[in-house]
Amino acid sequence: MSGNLQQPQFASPSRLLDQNLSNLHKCSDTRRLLQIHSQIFRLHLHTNPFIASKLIASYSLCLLPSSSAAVFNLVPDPTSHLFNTLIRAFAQNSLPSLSFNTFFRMQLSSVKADSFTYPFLLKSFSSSLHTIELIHAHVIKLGFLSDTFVPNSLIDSYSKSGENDAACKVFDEMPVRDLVSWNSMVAALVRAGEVWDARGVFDQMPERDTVSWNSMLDGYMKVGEVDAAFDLFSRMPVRNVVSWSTMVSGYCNKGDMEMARMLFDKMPVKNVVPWTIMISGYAGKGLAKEASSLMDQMEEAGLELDSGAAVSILTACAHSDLLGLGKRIHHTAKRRKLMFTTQISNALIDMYSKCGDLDEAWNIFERMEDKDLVSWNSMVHALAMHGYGKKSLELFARMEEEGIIPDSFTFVGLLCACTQVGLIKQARRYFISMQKDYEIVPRIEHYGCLIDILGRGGLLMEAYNLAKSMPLEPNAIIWGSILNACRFHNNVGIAEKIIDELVSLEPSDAGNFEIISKIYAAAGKWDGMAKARLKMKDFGRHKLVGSGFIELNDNVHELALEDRMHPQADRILRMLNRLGKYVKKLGYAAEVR
DNA sequence: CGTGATGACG
Repeated sequence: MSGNLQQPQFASPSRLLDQNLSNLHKCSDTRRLLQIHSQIFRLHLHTNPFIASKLIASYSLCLLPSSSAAVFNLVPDPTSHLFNTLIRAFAQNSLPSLSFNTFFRMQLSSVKADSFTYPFLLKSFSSSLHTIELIHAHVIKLGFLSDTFVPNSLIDSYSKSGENDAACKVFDEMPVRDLVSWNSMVAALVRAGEVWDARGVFDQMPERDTVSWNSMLDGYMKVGEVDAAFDLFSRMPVRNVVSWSTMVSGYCNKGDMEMARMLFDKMPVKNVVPWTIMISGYAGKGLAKEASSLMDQMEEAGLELDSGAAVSILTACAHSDLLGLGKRIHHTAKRRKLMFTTQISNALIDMYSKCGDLDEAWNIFERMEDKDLVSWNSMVHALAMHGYGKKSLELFARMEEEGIIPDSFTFVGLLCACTQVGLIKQARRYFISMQKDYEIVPRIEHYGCLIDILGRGGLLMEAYNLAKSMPLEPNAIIWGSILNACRFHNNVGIAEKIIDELVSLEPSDAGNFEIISKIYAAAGKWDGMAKARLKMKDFGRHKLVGSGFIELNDNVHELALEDRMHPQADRILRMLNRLGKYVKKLGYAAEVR
């Protein structure tokens, strides 16, 4: 009590505000931040560089970088620390040009850049190799390479833009290295898939911390060396949440859900990340019941969905047609008042589209304020895949009007749209235009689309020749689409040319043999058909029936051709018959088998 | 420096 009386009275609100601001560093509570800011303003504390820098960082965390800039502009003589904070704020919100602007302002006001400035700049330009090299040259001149702080960031930046040689060079030329330098190098090699080189560096390290071990775990998991990862995991001295999560993730990716779940259950501490990994793992395998039951348990454990979890689980739902779980994530995100970032909205568009609800995908797309290229591409593709080829092309026209530059993904969507409407000429035009007007080198997906369109249009020879002459090695999808076209157009000659290629790529795919045998049958070549049938028996007996999955109330039902195993088979077949009559009335001609 | 993270050919 007596101590408090000694304190001048005006000091206490300042300290209180400072403390409140520090508490905001961990979470992004925008309302609270605005309250604190207005108090600071009333007390004229906003020119205090320490308070201003905390405000800038907090606004950045709330995804309000323009407010960060506003705070900065009210400080009369910004320190280098304040400049750095603003540069980092722009970097965090992916505004590289503003980061660089701030850097220039810093130089104009003759405030010296320090070893914190360049790492933030590098983070901002992690995708622009040219700028990284520019910054590199700049820091060499200023002598920032004698310390570890800047070169460590350089290693990371180079590695993340795929330039591991440059990263290695920086590492080799460092006069002193700290633990982070070594860890960055191991992480760089792991990122490039060079696990054995990474292991070499790991073994040479003078000391290792949990991060070093975790990088190696991830490396072994990424190249499928699950046992080596497990061996390392069991031998490492200290395991943290990340170590356990890396293992769970590795087993999920490998498809070993039992092992993943066992480790998950054994984890001493869990945050939202391992829950996300496990839920997405189940969802990605179509295990809707397990996934949503884990969602329940996560909520019971008091952990809440964050944006990373939403994006990750939605993506898994899109992959496995889990509309129910996808909707649940959507509603939970709404209830939690999560920021609907562009990335989350995009994941929602894709999930709704892939799960069949085109209307909802369109609603989200139209309501988005800041659509990016991914949003447009997803919607162009969604319309095409749902049969609205013309609408898809119209959307592309709107995209061009708004000045969005299309990329490689856009043209895959457009070519799919052409397939839906049968626009062979238009597809050829797009294929040429993407190379000439946008300097996009066609990928296997583009060739796949074009070859598919040609084949469906009956131009089998052209499709075959394109597959043979294209600069990329044709894959099973390409040969399969030509084979399918051969079936529709009863062309045995070309089918025979590609059978061996296809079988060598997908030797156990019974679907291929089925198509082949149908082609022979249609042409009356019974010996060829017999041979194909024989191969079918040898290989994929289990895949012989075409089956489909459907998710209803968290249960996944499997239905197969001529299959009456389902408990409600009779009701389902009655409904199918009614639907069949209904679509015929609407003018749909079923494919004749 | 290490774990989950939006869009592509049948």
